[in-house]
Amino acid sequence: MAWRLNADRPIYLQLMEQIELKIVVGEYAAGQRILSVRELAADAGVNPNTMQKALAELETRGLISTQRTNGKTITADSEKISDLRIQLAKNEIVSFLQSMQGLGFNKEDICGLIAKHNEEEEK
Amino acid sequence: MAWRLNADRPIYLQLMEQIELKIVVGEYAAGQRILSVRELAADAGVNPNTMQKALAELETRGLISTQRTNGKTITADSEKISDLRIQLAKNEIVSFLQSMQGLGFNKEDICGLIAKHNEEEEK
DNA sequence: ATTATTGTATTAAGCACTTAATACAGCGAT
DNA sequence: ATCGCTGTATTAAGTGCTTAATACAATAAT
Repeated sequence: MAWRLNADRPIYLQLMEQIELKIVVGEYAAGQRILSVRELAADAGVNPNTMQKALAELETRGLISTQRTNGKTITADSEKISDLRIQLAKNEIVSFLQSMQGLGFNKEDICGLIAKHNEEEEK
Repeated sequence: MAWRLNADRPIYLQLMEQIELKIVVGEYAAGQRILSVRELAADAGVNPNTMQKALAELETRGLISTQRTNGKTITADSEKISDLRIQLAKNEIVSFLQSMQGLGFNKEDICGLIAKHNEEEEK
């Protein structure tokens, strides 16, 4: 998955989200060692300090652990990771439904709109 | 609709989004005069300059017009407003589907997840 | 032992956003 | 004519994010 960074929001937040995503979809597997801060920063095209900030935040959430001079690894707790995936999906659903209802669409109509969208996409 | 402002993103962007929402759901009706910049700013709890920036951006998008010394009004083009509502909904759908697929869910499963979420919400 | 790589910390600079405090020009109401 | 409200512009200050350039301590590899 390529890095997609946008100037609208703090970059370290976007890095956090996308690293989380790489973890929950298995691009970064449980227990796996990740690239160094400097390498990740170069890969994402950001300053090492910015990447460091994102990784430090993820460490406080228990998703990453650090071996002081030997790199960082993804948590080995795979249940924590699958729980996170479910939680992220729930957040997406709740947020989406709120937005659609805020736009004046009924809860019952929303799946129909998605189906219609998928059909139009087929063409 | 109350103002919901968050420190994570620029406030003027959030103001723009929420004013857009008030327009498309009719809280600010087509052709209607809105409160003064200062009043809106006080209502939202932000600096008048910040509200002014949001309103100026919306004016460049044609949603608001200004009578130099007599306030601002919502565009009278109600078709433009309904088009905007549809467009915003489409954006929500596309973004939601992308996020869910990014989390590893199949397009076919998503409506089921929403239905399941609605059921659990009933209780 | 030396070297390279690791995470981490510090300092300085630039930038955008936000707030605050003013100020000004134009128009309506009085 | 005067007063008040309108949008708009300006200046200054503070804050957080980002980058850049270093520096240091600890460990793995040689």
